[in-house]
Amino acid sequence: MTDQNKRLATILQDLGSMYRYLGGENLFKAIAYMKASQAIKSLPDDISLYLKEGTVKEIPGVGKSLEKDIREFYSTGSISRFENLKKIVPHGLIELVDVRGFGPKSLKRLYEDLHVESKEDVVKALKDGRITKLKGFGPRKVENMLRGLKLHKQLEERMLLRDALEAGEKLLAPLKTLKEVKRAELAGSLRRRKETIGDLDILAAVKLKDRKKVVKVFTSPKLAQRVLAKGDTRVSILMQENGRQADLRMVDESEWGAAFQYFTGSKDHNIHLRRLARDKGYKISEYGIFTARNHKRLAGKTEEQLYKHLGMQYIPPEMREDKGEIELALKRAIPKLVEIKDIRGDLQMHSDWSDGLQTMEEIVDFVEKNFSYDYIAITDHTKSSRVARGMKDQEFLKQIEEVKVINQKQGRDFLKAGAEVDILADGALDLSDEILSQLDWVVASIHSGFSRNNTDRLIKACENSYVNCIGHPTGRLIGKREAYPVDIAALIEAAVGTGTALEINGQPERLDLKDEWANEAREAGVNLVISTDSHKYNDFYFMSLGVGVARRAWCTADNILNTKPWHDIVKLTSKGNLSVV
DNA sequence: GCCGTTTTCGGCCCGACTGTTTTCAGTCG
Repeated sequence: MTDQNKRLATILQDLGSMYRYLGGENLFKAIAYMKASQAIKSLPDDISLYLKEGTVKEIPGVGKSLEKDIREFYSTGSISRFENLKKIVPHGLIELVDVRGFGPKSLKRLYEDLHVESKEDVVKALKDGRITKLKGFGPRKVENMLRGLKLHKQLEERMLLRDALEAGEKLLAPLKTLKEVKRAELAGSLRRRKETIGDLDILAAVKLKDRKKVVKVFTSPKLAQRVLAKGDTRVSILMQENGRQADLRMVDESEWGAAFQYFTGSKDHNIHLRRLARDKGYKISEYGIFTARNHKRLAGKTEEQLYKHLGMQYIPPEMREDKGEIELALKRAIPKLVEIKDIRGDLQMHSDWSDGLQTMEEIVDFVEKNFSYDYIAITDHTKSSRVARGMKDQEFLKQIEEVKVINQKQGRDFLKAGAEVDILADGALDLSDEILSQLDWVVASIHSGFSRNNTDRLIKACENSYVNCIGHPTGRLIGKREAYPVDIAALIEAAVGTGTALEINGQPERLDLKDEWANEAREAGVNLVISTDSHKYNDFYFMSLGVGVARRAWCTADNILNTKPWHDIVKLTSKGNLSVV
């Protein structure tokens, strides 16, 4: 996403939140602005291009009024509608509209009765008991607000992996253009693909005499909003992009491997390695591997060398958590982890038949242009998911026909007709058997009843003979919603027993199953599917985030269903021999 | 504010759940 698109999308998003705060008739404006914000985020090109070509109104969700807003933003950098609303809406409270436990009405009460104007004010009022005294704010409500704030805070302290990758690339790109920089990479937890990231770590190979110039670029106002520390080996800044801390470490090219290993971590992994090295009479530091006795340097230029000197296989960054990978590497039993190039198709996505932004044909064109997949499955929502414009049964019949037409035009069965079927309260599916039986791919997901224990519902869905896969199995949204209560071990057992696949959902906020559950599922022999759950063009790139989770779960290509040809997938998830429940 | 092969006006985000009430307002998905 370009910087300009990002700024515009943020303003539109804020406008949406402000209209939500105002409520009443404005609610529909709120929806319109949120939708437009999403659409801007998914644009492949900078908004200026659309303005130049006069195609702004072709962006879904952008009409006459939004076109005007966008023009104004382009020429002045802001939108007068936004500036005016700021005068009547407490802008400092807007970020809380989407926090669990709050909502427009509650915020309005807090603003009007307690005159709070910021999140900090709200926290203070919660602590000193002023909120508890308000009519309608009982202990459970207050407890929910506190929990919501806690989740929200988590996200403030840590970035989502996707956001961290984006921010990291923005720092990395200008460094890489410098001829003084021999090599530069993202290290730390980002390289290990953890689901959330605290600080960014960047490693660069630069000669001592050239470092001043590199520091100058890294600390320039374009990249840094504040410089925290500045030396010859380390520079810390708060990023212009998002105010988070980023550390640049500079080493000599000859030290690259040792430093890259050291700054990638994890801490536990490194401690274990150092202990191992000491036992063997070596010493490891960020500068290399040395003999303990006379401090003779043995290696350090590449990571591979370093691991080799310790008598072990190279360990992929995603595995470096000291969870048994070192023992495996010593036995030369590190699995060949799944890679993005192994993926042959995407098995959850939404078109404009439900809550996606693009038509099925547009999706097919986009995917063919940008990915080398063999198949994709359209999985629109069913009728219970009203918010997601879930489709009635009859519409699925029409959609199945259109899928056929598109495939005919293509001359191949690229597009699979599917559904993301709601699992109802009693575990039954929200789509008739008549239609389920005509679909190529059925993902079953829970979209309601998040507070109850959902194990039974999920197991019943696994036992349904039409269900191929359980979508986002725990329902969590990082920093927004905890996973619903579910006995994962029991779900995994049911998945193995019935031949139902479990999904690793690649949406940045979901990454669900998360790494440790995916690992347990893999060990139990579950077939995993990595999906993007795309709702718009750019979402298709979330596949790499899902692959990151799978690699953290030690998955090989063989563990992942969508690395296989379609006929194998059908074979592995068909339940012909299962007694229909 | 957007949208349209049921509509250029009147839909759209409604039903379930939760928490605080004592009949329902607000939130959630």
